[in-house]
Formats: sequence, C-alpha cells, structure tokens
Amino acid sequence: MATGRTHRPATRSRGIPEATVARLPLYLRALTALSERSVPTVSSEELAAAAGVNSAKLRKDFSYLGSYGTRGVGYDVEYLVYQISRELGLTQDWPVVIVGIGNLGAALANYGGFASRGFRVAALIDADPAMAGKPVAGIAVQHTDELESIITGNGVSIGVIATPAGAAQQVCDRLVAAGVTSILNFAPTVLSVPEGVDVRKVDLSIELQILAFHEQRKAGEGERVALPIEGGDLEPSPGGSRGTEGERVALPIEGGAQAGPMARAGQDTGAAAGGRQQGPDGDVPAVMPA
Amino acid sequence: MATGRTHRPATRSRGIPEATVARLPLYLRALTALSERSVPTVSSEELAAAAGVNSAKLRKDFSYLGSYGTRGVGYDVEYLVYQISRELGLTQDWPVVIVGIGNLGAALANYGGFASRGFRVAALIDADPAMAGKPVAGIAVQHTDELESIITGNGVSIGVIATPAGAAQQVCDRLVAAGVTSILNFAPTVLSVPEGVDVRKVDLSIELQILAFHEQRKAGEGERVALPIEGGDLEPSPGGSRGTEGERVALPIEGGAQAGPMARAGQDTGAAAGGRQQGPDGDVPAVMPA
DNA sequence: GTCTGTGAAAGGATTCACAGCT
DNA sequence: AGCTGTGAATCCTTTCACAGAC
Repeated sequence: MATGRTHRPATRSRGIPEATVARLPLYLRALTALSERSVPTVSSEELAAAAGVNSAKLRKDFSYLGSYGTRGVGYDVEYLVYQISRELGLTQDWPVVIVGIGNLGAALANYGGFASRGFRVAALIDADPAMAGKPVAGIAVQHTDELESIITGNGVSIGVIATPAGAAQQVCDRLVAAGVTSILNFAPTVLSVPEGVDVRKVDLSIELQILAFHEQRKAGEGERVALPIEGGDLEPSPGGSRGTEGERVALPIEGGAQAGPMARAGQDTGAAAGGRQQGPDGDVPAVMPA
Repeated sequence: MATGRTHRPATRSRGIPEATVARLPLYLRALTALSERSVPTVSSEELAAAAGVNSAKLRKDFSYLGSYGTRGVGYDVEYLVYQISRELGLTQDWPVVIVGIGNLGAALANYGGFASRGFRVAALIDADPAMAGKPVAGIAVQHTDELESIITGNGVSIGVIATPAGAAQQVCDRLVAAGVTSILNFAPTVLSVPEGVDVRKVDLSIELQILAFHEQRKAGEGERVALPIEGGDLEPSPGGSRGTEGERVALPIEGGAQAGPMARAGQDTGAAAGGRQQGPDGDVPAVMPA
C-alpha cells in the first residue's frame, strides 16, 4: 500500500478491508476480557489465540488501523480497546428497534448484548394488536402502526427484523422509508433495499446446511453412501411441486462464509490449539463499558 | 481445472469452494420457492436475482457441481433442487440437540426451520434442574447429566450451543467427547475443538458492530465527527480497567461476513456487472465475500 | 438468437518472512 | 533478544467475456 515510509501512516487509512472489519469485534471482545483482568499489555500471539485467529492476520489487521503497538513489547490493552471501539463507531450510542416480537424477537430483546456497548433497544414493534403494551425485557411492545413515528422520533438508524419471512420485505421497506439505513435481517428472505442501505443477514438454516455439508463429507470418508430419500426422485418430478416440499425455511441466522474458527484446515490448529486461551470456566464474556 | 474437454466433468469435482458451499443454501431456498409455484425452469439470471447474487457467480458455483443446465434454456428447477439437496447432505436426516434452553434456545427449538429440510430436534438439554421435564416446542427438556447418553443413543453429530458464554466451552467439550463433530455456537466465545470438529459461530453483537462501523461511515460523509465519549480517553488510562467497562456482551449470532445481498434483486446484474456496485454516495458498505 | 459453462483476468485476503524499532 | 509492521508471495473468490450447445 502506502510506501510505508512514515511509521505512523495516517491513523486511519481510507479503506479498511471488510474482512478486517468483521474481525475487529472479535479482537475487541478478547481485549475487553483482558482489560477486566487488568492485563496491561498483550502480544499479537496471545491476543490472536484469544480471538481464535493467527497472529500474522491480527497484525495485518491492526496495521490498517495504524501503528498502535510497541515493538518488543506488544499492545497496550486499554489503548487498543479504545481505538477499536472508536473505529467501530461504538463510542456513540446507537438506538435500535426490533420488529417482530415472537420467540426470536423476545430472545433478542432479552439479550444483554444490546444494552451494552453502544446499542440501546429504543423500541419493540409487533403487528399483533394483542402484543401491544405488553412488556418484554422491560420494554412495552408497540404496534406496527407506530413504526414510522418511533423511527423518526428516536433517530433510529439500525433496525432488526425478526418477523416471519412473509412480512420481512414490507417491514424493511417501511423501516427504510422512515430513515433506517442499516438492517440486521433474521427472516429467511433476500431483502431488496435501495443503495446506501446496509443489510446483514443471519440465517440459522443456512448455517446448519453448511454444517451438514461438511458432516456428510466426514461420514462418507472415501465412500459415498447414498441413502434413499423419502419422495426424492433422481429425475425431476414432472408433476407438481408442492407435495413433499412442505415449507422451506428457516430461522435465520447467518452471515457469510467463514468456516468457523477452526476446523477443517488442519493447520489452523496452530492458532487455536496453541493455547487454551479460554479459561476453564469460559473465557469470560466480556466486558465492556456501559 | 480440468481441461474441460468432457462436457460432463465428473458430477462432483473433488473440492467445492467454501464460498460456493455457503451459497448453496441460498440457491436451494430460491429454487424451492420456484418449485412451490410450479415453475419448471429458470435462467441463471432469474435465479441469481432471487437469491441475491449475480448470474456469473451463480453459474460458476453450479459449474462446480456439474453441468445441470441446458444452454439456451436454463435450469430444471426440480432437478436442481434435488442435486443441491444431495450435495448439501440434506437427503438424509440429521438429528440435532440444542443445549441451553433459555430465551434463545427456546426460540430455536420453536423455529420451524429445524423441523424441515433434514434437521430434526432430537433433544433439548439444560443445566437447570427446574427445566427438566418441561416441554418446549413439544419436547421435554432433559438435564445436562444425560447429555452423553442422549448423544450416543440418538447418533447425534450436530450440536447447537445456546448457553451463556461461561458454560459454552465445557458443554462443547462434552458434546465432542460424546461424538458430536459439528457445532453451531451461539455463545459469544471462541471455542477450542480438536481437529476434525467443525464449528460455526453466530454472534449478534458482532453483526451489530459491523453495521455500526458502516453506519458511522455514512454519517461522517466527508467529515469525521468525533463526539466526545463519556469516559473515553485518548490515552490509555493507566488506572484500572474496570470502572466504565461494564459488561461486554453479546448475543451471538454471526457467521461470516457476507454483507447482504445488496440492492435490488432485480437488476443485480447491472449493478454488479456495471462496475462498482457500491453507490455513488461514498463507500457504502458493501458486499463481502466470504 | 439465447443462455450455459468456463478459461482467463482481476481483485481480495491470508500467510510468509524479515527489516527495523525497543 | 523480543515483537511489531509490512512488502512480497500465495491462495481464494469474483468478474469478465466468449466459445459452444440448444
């Protein structure tokens, strides 16, 4: 990239690679855990192990943020926590609305993760009139009719969609029209949004299917067992489609493609195996500032 | 790759790229929807739009599976549904256990996605004795003590961890010891597993943080507003770490990295093909690859 | 003419390996 | 001596663009 002449590039180069951005939260979590244990500094090797990546990748990632480490020593934990938080935009408060308070929506609302680290549940919205007024996670559910006023009134720019697939696009359109520019979609649907709007998708069924793919490969080590499927024909059935298919579906939950912290690549072991980074009782969830 | 001499390579080349595997579930979902509407054939352009990717990518992906299309016509929907299902290992039944029946675990158990398409919830497990015997989603919750016998008794190879972060590694170790080789982790922790075990992670707080990053960029268009953070120092505070830190977070839910299907499904082609898919207004997030 | 399948080019991301600071 | 920061090499993914099948 840059000539690399100055040993302090520019604090923040213009573009941080997406892959790096996706890992910053992992580093932040590991760092916060260290911070809680009052660990003052950490080496790239140690931090990488705690985050489940290898040290070369971590150093490269940090190099995009600037030179925050000290050669021969490592990184100052507190300082890095601040820098990464700032880079991720977590030093400010982000009001979030959750639309669709079913099982999943309620679980999300109850999840502590929202309350901490810059995210605040500004409102819970559901289309069922019977839900209106009911408290979930200490917050009264509001009816969909109020969606627009809630968004504009609270300056919400991030929305979470946890509705059934059939309602997702409609909800999405309304959120966007009201001013939301980032959406976390749990519904198993591809959402269409105008340019400038960010959508991330979380799809459980997709994750399970990816696991099934690898699981199958393990099982059929060297041999491929093809068991008969109920109703499955090798050739396309000319008849109707319905029948066996039933409803497709799925709870959403997915992201992209990374194949997990470890696993298949035998060598990745180095990073993970290298250390039992987690403490016996879990690695500490984390910590972060309110 | 192969010389491409034979127009029917080998039905299944040895290795399908991870990025492709991660997209197969998307194609499958779109195809199933078409199948339900009794659509007989579909072009790469149409299917790509429905799945939220561009057609070149889709064709390349399918080329790894074999030549299942017909030039000048498109793909036979039913046939492709079968081929992809088979490739993903969904033509067989996968018993799954969910450990940790809190809000999230219950939401997952209730989610229809499990019941369909090859996955079956074989058991719900929780450490709270008070939960034992209680029915959730029609299945009686069992105590953690029975974890090993449940796994071996049902031949479970896929486990879902929805416990608090502190219990995740321990649960993971027990699942693996009992024979589970694929894990879907919802706890905000990096899990250590032996080689051969696949772990996929889903982390909500990470997804939100990634959205916040892009959201911040949009806000500071051309100008970077640095609002003062409460308690945030530029220099590392030498003092203790606690104080402001509070609790970190995170409901999990993440995967990899894909940033969303992006804009319109309709003209995805144009957008992508044209060139910079991102909009003119800046860098816009964008789409991430795996 | 239409639309798939795929080499080849382009673009990213990861890993290597070592120069250079402490 | 120890550890970061980073060019260079490698590997993976996406996009282009067109030959070839229908």
